[in-house]
Amino acid sequence: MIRIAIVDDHKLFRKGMINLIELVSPDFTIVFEADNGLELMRSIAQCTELPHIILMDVNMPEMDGFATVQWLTEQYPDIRILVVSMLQSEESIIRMLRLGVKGYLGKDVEPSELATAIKAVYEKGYYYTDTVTGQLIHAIKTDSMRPGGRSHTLHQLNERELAFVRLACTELTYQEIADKMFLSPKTIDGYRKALFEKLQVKTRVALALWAVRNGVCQL
Amino acid sequence: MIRIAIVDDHKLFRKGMINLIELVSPDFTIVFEADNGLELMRSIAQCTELPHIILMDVNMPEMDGFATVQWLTEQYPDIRILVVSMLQSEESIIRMLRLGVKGYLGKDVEPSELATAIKAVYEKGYYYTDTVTGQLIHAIKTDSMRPGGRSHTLHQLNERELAFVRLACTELTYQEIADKMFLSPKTIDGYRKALFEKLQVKTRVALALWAVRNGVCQL
DNA sequence: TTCTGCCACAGGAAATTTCCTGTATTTGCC
DNA sequence: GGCAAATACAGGAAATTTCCTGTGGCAGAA
Repeated sequence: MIRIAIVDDHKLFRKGMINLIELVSPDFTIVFEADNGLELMRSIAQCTELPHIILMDVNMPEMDGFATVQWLTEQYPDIRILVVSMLQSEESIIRMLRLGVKGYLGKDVEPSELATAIKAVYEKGYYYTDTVTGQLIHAIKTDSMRPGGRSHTLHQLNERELAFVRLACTELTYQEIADKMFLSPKTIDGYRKALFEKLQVKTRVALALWAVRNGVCQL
Repeated sequence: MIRIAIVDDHKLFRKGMINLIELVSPDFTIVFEADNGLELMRSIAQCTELPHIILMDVNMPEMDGFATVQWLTEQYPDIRILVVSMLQSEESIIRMLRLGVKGYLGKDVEPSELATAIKAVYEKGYYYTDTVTGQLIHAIKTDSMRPGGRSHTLHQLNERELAFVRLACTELTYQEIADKMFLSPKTIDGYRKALFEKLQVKTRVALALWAVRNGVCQL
């Protein structure tokens, strides 16, 4: 019996998944469901039988997929996480893989593939689709192709940079962002420059759209 | 027997909905499903028994919910449309209501509410949640409060404006956008100014984020 | 210790965005 | 015909963004 938990903020999707999963195979059982990371923390604490696998969304209010996965891998390293998200950007795939998830599926896959993935993660410990593998290869390729060593696609932003990006997705001017972050406008300009280069964008608009696409700032 | 069709680009969600719906009541039957508007057009053409109700997503590739609803209300005015979307912005709700949909639900509702909504749309012809009604009231209020007559929240953008917004969500400069649209940069500046005022934004970044939130440009 | 990378910061300047006011044309309408 | 509304366009200017090069501190590695 494979015990499964689901974390997704769309109740309709969650309920649909639950009976899809229990229908597709009698080996699967849902032990709990959660609206977001915070609720997962509560549910898992009072859970007598821990799930083997957690199906995890990325975009969620309160506590998103990235933060939740990070917390889970620290607190419950034995639970295997399979991401099921509509975000299909290389960025978030790579970021999740770095955090140690065992698979990454789009919400547009066949139910049968979901079942295959769950079984594979349970038995082999991982399940990577061609898309994920492809993105990974591509990321590594583009990376190794620039001998400068500076990572091109596998960038992880630090806390300051994330804070800056989130503020850049507002109507604030750089001057105002500087005030909010207690930094000089010139330092902010440095962050901007560094991020433009990392993410290969040329304007603040493109930076903001990147942030949305990659779940860095909420919808 | 209430015949239902589902249009949503996330297969997992769709399949989940299908058995959720058939499970929740024996009166419901799914006549077909589609990935997006284009596929709906094909499916509905070769459909012997038209659906009474179509469950419609907003964000979709190829042909989105707005375009699809518009086409449907022209070609099949008798089919009632119930939007089921994760986009909860006042903007898209109002836009859909204007196009004549019979209800607007979030993807975070209870399955039982979905059933209630379907029944209500079939029997009464509509189903509006408190959220929708609330947004509507708010929209009308803010609207009537500005005697200038210029609509504040119930704005509908015309084709040119939509084209401009979509181009504004790129790295192109206004000069380049002007070239693409075969207009003077000064005219483009006029569109910009008009939209900033309509949408109550002060920067291009905010305009771009509005476009994303309201399904005007694809993720 | 010296080197290297990273962070905070500056001066200066070009490019772009944003804002203001104002004109000519067309279109539909009473 | 006159009038309002929508559209395309201009000059001019201030504010912001973007890009360049360069400095100094500081922490960790060789």
